[in-house]
Order: sequence, then structure tokens, then C-alpha cells
Amino acid sequence: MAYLYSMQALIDYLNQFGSVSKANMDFLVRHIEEKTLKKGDHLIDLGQPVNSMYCIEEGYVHCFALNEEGEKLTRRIEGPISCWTVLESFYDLEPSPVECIALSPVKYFELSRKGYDAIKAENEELNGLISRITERLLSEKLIATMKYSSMTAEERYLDMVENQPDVVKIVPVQALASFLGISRETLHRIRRKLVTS
Amino acid sequence: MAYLYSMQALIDYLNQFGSVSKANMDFLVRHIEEKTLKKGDHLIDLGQPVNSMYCIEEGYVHCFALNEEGEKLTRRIEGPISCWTVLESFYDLEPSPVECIALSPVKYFELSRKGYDAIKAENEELNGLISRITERLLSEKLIATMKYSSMTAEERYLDMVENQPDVVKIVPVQALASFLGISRETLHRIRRKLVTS
DNA sequence: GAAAAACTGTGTCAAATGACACACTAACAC
DNA sequence: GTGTTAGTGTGTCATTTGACACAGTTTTTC
Repeated sequence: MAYLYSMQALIDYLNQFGSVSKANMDFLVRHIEEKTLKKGDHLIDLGQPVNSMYCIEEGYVHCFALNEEGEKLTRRIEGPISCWTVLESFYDLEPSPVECIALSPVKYFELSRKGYDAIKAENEELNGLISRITERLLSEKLIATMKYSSMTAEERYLDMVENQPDVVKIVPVQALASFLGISRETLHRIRRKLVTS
Repeated sequence: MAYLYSMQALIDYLNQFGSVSKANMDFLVRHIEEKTLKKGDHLIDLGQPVNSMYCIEEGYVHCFALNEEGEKLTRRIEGPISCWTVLESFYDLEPSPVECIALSPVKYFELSRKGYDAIKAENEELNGLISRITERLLSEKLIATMKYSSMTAEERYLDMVENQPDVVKIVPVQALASFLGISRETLHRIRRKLVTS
């Protein structure tokens, strides 16, 4: 069984977390769907339960909540290549507190909860792989989030320019400012200062 | 085999995450040590690798990094009853970026990395229990951290008054302010405003 | 391609914050 | 106890930030 080129990229990504037999990888991959979004398409709707995990292959999605005034509060910006979901909805079966919309054309992989459960139940090797992936992704995300929360907005912006330059280029200034926890005017001041210095 | 009363509390806590056989729980408990700290004692030293997980039974510990000026930047305040460790050090075997000191007399449980590995390797039921605990604690902490990072300092303070009143009472104002990401003067202004309103 | 909508750049101003200063109190060591 | 150190309450002031306003630009829609 040969894979599409793109599926092979996903397999390489998953193998980082510990290799598994070809048969097990085939079993896993059979539960994953490859899908696309056009710019502006909704990946996750507000208030709907999130029953899948995602892995973006190309493009970016913008996840945000809405405050009382209807302004978008950016919660996350996801791009290639990492696995993620809306934790509080996926784990606790609650309605999603956020809406996720494609900022550009997007290619992504989707693993439904049913597939996720089937893989974990299939055998020990797959269950171990899924556990390792979950633990690693959760701990990395937690470390990154805690690190970010102890930085100023300017430091966080510089970190993004350094480590995620594509995100800074593609994401609207308003969404980026909201992600950094500051107003768009303040982000503008930071950028102006950096340009002139 | 009967347990000390305090050990029984830990077992009850662990059983929340899915029950296991008596034999397995005995095996697990044999790897856990109960220890104490006096006020001011160091639980974790700056720059040392963290090779244990902890579960505070009584009292509070203050975990902080130091900035260039030598000021304490509070990273976490841990009290009863939850399991935790310094993730970035425990998982990646790196020197601890934080120092942890008892704010009061403390009783706690300690599970060394050796014990942790032995429990995971012992059998399927114990491995599954540890995985479930790890995933749940990581995801809850991540959800809480992300929720906190989208709140103002005042909202975070009110949340603590509501949900962790003991922490607010016991922890020095400076440490609390640092934990909330504001100066002690600003925390004082918030408190003054709340008292008079 | 014209109109509408969304987004961006920038100035002004009021509010919030941090830095500093200093008096006061509590905790600790001897 | 007494002196020393760490921590707290509070006022002043300069800086930073967010809110608002509005003109210019880009993107979308029909």
C-alpha cells in the first residue's frame, strides 16, 4: 500500500514520536481523512462540540472567541505542522468556546474521536504511540504557554517574528494584536519602534 | 497491608483517575515517599535537574525564577492536592529554571523518576493509570493557563479569591502580584478598590 | 469595475500602570 | 529583648496603554 505524498509527510511527522510497525501505521492512517478549506471557510463553529483532532498541512486557521461587544479574541493561530484540537471541547464533550476559520486556503488531516478511540483500542503499540504523542504535545504546548505568559507583549511579538515569520506575515494585524493580548494600536507602536531603531 | 491515614488520602486521589487492583495500588504506593519541609526549606534548587513528581498534602510551596535584577518572578504556587513537577526539567532532563521553597510547613508525597518508570513498566493497568493521570493533569493545567492568559490581572485576582482563598491569605503580596503579572502597588490598588466598593 | 466592507496607519487624550520614595509593621536571629 | 531584615501601605509622577476618531488602503461582493 503506497501513500499519497502528503500522507507520507504526516507519517514522517508521527514517526518522530516513536516508530510503529507498517501494519499499525496502515491501521492508523486508514482513520485519517485529508480535507481542504477555502479562505473564510469554517473549520469549527462556535457552540458545536469538537469531535476531531486536526493537523494542518498547508495554510493557517484563526481560532477566536467573541467578547460581549462581538470583537474577536484570538485564542490560537494554527499552521503546519502540528496536531491540535479544542481541548476543553474534545476531552469534556462540551460545546466549542471558539470558532476556527481558514485565513488562507488550507489542507489538513482530520482524525475523528471514533478513529482516535479505535486506534487506542487496537493494540498496545498504537495505544502507546497515541499516549506519547498526546503527552508530548500537551507538555510542549503547556511549556510554551507558560513561557509566553511571563513575557511582555513586545517580547512575544519578537519571538513570533523570529520563530514564526510566516504567521506574522499572513495574519491580520488585528488578530495578531489580539493574540498578543494588546490593542492593534499598541502593536503598531511596537512595529514602528522596531523599524526606526 | 494497611496504609497510614495520609497515604490513604493519596490513594483516594489517585483512584479518581480510574480504579486499579489492590496489588497494583500497593506496587504504586511502594514507590512513593512521604516527606516534610519546614518553612523556608528548598524543595527544588535553581539549576538542579528535577527528578521527581510531587503531590502536596499540606502547606504551600512557592516556585519562582529570578530576573536580571534578582527579583523573584513567581511561576506557580502549589498546595493541596494535586500532582505536579517542573515539566521542562523532568521531561527533558534539563536544569530547573525555577526554585521552589516552602511558604509554610509542608507535607508532601514524592515519586522519583525511577519509581515513575518502574510503575509504567510494571503492567498494562498501571501504565494506563499513569497515562490517564498525566494526560488529565496536563490538559487541565493547559486549559487553566490559557483561560488565565485571556483574563485581566483583576479578573485573575478575583478568580483566586473565589477558588483559592487559602492561597490569597497565605502567600506574600509580592509573590502574589508577581504571579498575577503586575506590580505589588497595582495589586494593592485592586484590593483597595474592592474593599471600598 | 463600482460600491461596500474590512482592514490599516496615525494623532489626541484620558486612564492605568510601574517606578520610586518613605513610613510603618511583622518576622527572625542572636 | 533588641537589632536587623523582609515585607506592606500609600502618595507622587512619568510612561504606557487603550479608546476614539478619521483618513487612506485593500479586499470582497455583486
